[in-house]
Amino acid sequence: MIQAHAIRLFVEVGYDETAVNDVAEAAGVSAMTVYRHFATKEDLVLYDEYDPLTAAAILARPGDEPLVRRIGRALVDTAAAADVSGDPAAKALLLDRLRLMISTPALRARHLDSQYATQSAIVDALCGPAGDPELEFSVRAASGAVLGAVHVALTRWAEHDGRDDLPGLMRESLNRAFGISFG
Amino acid sequence: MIQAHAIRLFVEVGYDETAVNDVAEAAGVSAMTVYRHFATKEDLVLYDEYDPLTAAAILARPGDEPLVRRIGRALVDTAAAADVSGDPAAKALLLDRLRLMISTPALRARHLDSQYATQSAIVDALCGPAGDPELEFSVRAASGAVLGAVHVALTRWAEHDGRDDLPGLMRESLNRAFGISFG
DNA sequence: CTCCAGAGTGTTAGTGACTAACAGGTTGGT
DNA sequence: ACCAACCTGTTAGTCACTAACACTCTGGAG
Repeated sequence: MIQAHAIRLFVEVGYDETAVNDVAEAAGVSAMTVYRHFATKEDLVLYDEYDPLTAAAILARPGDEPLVRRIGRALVDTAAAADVSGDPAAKALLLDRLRLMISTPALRARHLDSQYATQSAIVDALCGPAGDPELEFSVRAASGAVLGAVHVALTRWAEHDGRDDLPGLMRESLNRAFGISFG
Repeated sequence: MIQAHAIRLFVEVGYDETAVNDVAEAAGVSAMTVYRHFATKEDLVLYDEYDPLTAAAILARPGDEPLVRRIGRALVDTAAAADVSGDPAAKALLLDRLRLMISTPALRARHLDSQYATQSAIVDALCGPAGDPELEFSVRAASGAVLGAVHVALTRWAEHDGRDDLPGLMRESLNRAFGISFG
């Protein structure tokens, strides 16, 4: 509820122009309460629930697949499973959040950092806590490249106001980057 | 000179534990003077002079090459041209900065965002201001993936204290991600 | 030599994100 | 009725960053 007020204000007034105090006031609580639920102002926009889902999706795919294909298809699968096209309100919220993450430098930076955390989650899932350094290098390289391409699809999807099919866009972006099919 | 004091303090004391005031005091100037030369505290670590070099290196490569290879090799070439292995002081400074950028969340986020700016610079160089949207999609996808893989090489290089050959690491990372040679 | 313009610097006061420490109220179980 | 855990509000403080104004020092024009 605090979050809903926050994003509404960020969209209407602007992220930098909205103080945490304004959010608190709009939600009818004190500023301290906001900080108890969200460590930083940025976290009012950047909650990311997909990391564990992604890791699980990668492990669910056959292990004999090439790394890039395995990681790429797992990400596409996760996006398809988290489909929001049937829920206009959820979709509008997601689009608002994404547009903020793209246009606001502070949010964009933190969003990219959370993508870096996703990369680490993928490495942990595939290599374990103390795995072979050579394998880890390959997994990091593959997941870094895949996430870089997927991020482009996410950006483009938000710029087109969600009119495209997100998993399809991700497949297309991966296709163009790697020249192989991620169907 | 301000920057040198800043990085020394950040390494010795810690980034979050060092106030801009401390940096100013160490450099013998006022805090205001620091802000006149560096827009933010983060910019004391994150000056990035390589974007225009990268764009130029891409345009210098043959246009009939596949996008991924063209961008990847241009980045490797740029790293090779900006070689610091012959200058121990410059190398140590670069390593200190990189380690800060990796271990400090705020710096890591901003560094990833500057990588995003590099991506935009590549798109501008290859597509112009109002280019074909389809070509732009391909360029963004390719450069996003390539930069994701290259970032892994940079991280690994810093973690190994610069003992490896950076351009070689970048080639290796690109190899593992894309399965083609970037020699 | 004088004067002046401009660049670099310092000071002060202020905003806003965020933290620490303490105090009051609310809920659920005994 | 009581207690403990939890959520919340208040206050005071630190720190990044900005705006506005005054000062100094330099180099060139007269």
